Amino acid sequence: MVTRLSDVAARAGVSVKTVSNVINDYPHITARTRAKVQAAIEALDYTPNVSARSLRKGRSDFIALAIPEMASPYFAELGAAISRAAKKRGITVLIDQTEGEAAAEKLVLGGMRGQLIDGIIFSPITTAPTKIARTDTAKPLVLLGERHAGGTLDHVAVDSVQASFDATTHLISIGRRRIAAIGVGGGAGTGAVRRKGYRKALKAAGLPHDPTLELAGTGYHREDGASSMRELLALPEPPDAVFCFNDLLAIGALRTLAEAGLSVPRDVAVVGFDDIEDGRYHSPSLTTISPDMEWLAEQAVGLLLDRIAGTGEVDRRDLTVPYTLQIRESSAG
Amino acid sequence: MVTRLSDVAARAGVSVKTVSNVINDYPHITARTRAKVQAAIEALDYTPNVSARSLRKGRSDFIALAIPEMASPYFAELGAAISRAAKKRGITVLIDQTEGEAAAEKLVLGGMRGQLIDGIIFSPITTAPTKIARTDTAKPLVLLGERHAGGTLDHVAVDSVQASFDATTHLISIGRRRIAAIGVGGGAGTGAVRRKGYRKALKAAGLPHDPTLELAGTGYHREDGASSMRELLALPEPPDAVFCFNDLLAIGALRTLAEAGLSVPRDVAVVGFDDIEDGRYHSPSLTTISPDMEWLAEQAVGLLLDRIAGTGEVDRRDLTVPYTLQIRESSAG
DNA sequence: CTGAGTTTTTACAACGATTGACATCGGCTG
DNA sequence: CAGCCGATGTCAATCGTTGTAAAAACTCAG
Repeated sequence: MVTRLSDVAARAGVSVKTVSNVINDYPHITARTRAKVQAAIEALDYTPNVSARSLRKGRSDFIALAIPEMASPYFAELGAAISRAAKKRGITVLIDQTEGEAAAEKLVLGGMRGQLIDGIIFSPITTAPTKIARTDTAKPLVLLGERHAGGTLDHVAVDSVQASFDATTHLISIGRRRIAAIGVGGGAGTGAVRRKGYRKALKAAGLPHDPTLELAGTGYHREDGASSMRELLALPEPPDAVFCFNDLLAIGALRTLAEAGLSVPRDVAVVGFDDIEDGRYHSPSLTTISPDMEWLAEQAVGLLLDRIAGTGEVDRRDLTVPYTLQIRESSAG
Repeated sequence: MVTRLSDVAARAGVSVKTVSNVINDYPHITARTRAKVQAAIEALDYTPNVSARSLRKGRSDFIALAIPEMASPYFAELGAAISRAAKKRGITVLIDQTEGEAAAEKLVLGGMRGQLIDGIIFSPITTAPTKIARTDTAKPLVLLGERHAGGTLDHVAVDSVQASFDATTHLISIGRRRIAAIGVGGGAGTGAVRRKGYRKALKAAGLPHDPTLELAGTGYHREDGASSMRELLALPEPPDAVFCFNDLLAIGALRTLAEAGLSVPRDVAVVGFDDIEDGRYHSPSLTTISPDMEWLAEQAVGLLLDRIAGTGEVDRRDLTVPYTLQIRESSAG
């Protein structure tokens, strides 16, 4: 059942070279020959041996997507979108769960999967992969999400500051005055950038900034949102709204609020970030920042492929993903 | 920055083959030589070229996981678990979204990704991939989920009939009498097998079987659950409980119930299947069948690797995944 | 110190696809 | 009919790694 190029050639009655030419779209080929070859390929169900091709060409048409964890809905959706976008272009995506930056760095900076991969799309969530920015990674790399210190890499992300500003402003516009933030972080990561937009909105509205309403938590999962919300409820003066830096946190917060017997949005309004599908099905459904994921995926893949194909001297590009604020029940009037 | 075996050899002052021997744990190597080589590898940060190795050995240490869609939480969690299990054994997983069986069959039966892959773990959800069962796929294949007609393949799955029986029986035990089922299907797929357990439980309890309470729907997503639930509520005599054949359907059903202003579980109790993480955070939290996903992943990978390594004459194996019924708020007394 | 036996290391040829330099072979142009 | 051009074929080399088999180096007994 192992079909080789030579088998196809034999069956089509042409030389190996000709078959290879057909496959690689060499211009000067008669329609007749091409048809014969195609037929033989069809009949033998031939697929080129990826290893051999990749060894010879130095290109595999595989790219890697490095994400913290694929079981997280946002990343699962991202993975799906990137895979689709890549498949359209005949590229296969290898998904790598980094589970924390250490392993990721090793992967990215290190052997890069034995040269199999043509390039990498890297989507960190928490800490800043400063060390990535540099080095002779040899392989093209596109960064997703907050851009970190002194990036010299191609980059695709939502304008998190603006989006957070919008989200917070929305809460203000429905009359909330004590607005908490969950998911705050330091450095230049997501948690810091979104906090910036949040604070900016408060300031713009002339609202006081209460540091006890900014919760860092340990991560970006549902349980972190739930426990942060518990902390907020324990305050002498709890908030009347919460802006969670991602939807998972928001879902955790909703859960805590439900357990506490509080009504959302009456007692506390909640806004998230990412627009994962679950959010739409919770009761109340979740108001959230909805980035255009298809656009993101399309651009990220495009950028990477340009870089892979390119002579290398293109300027670094930095794309901003369009988003909308999806107003749902968790903050409805 | 491209480091080859020959570079390492040169630096270590040995032959290329010796370096290869060190890497492949060939037994007869002096400690001194080994150390020299290791040092050179270290110094040059050498990683073997996967393509070349795979071409030569006919093994790539890549396996594929074919799932309908990775954005679906159950499959995302499955993908994560399988990746982890594989990584432990030095294997990389390639995730393939089949999005419907046609493409999947082509992949599985066809070129099998240009011989790059050593084997495949296939997890269909809906229709029966009868055609897969056969042929000269050349590559080992492990099937997850309901076993389909005349399987001759290694297989790992929950005992869906028993689990569905348990789920339904649980609803009966809390006093429900009109129990609906969402996700029913024909053939030998998930929808049919789970219906079997459901009917069996009704029968065992001496409850009448009302066909209007069995809803097929078009898929296994939240929206399907939501619309099916709407249909049920429109019945002259709506159910007092629903067993949904997966958690997404259940979440959709919960949403519809909430929109209808009904209380869960007071008016209608709901049970799901899969135990995806979201279910625990909904209000009410979702009672569900919880398969041991880690076990499943571990076994599936193990089975496949045995098959890949094996001489091929092992008997077909059929493993049953342990599960528990997680009783939560959606069916709490 | 020699020769047998054993260990360690090496040379060489694959694996399958691609590519480049040329050679061929028709058919077409003028 | 010479000369050209387009379409294929031949041949060989290459990508980096590993299996085979044989050479080289070592050990030990006599």
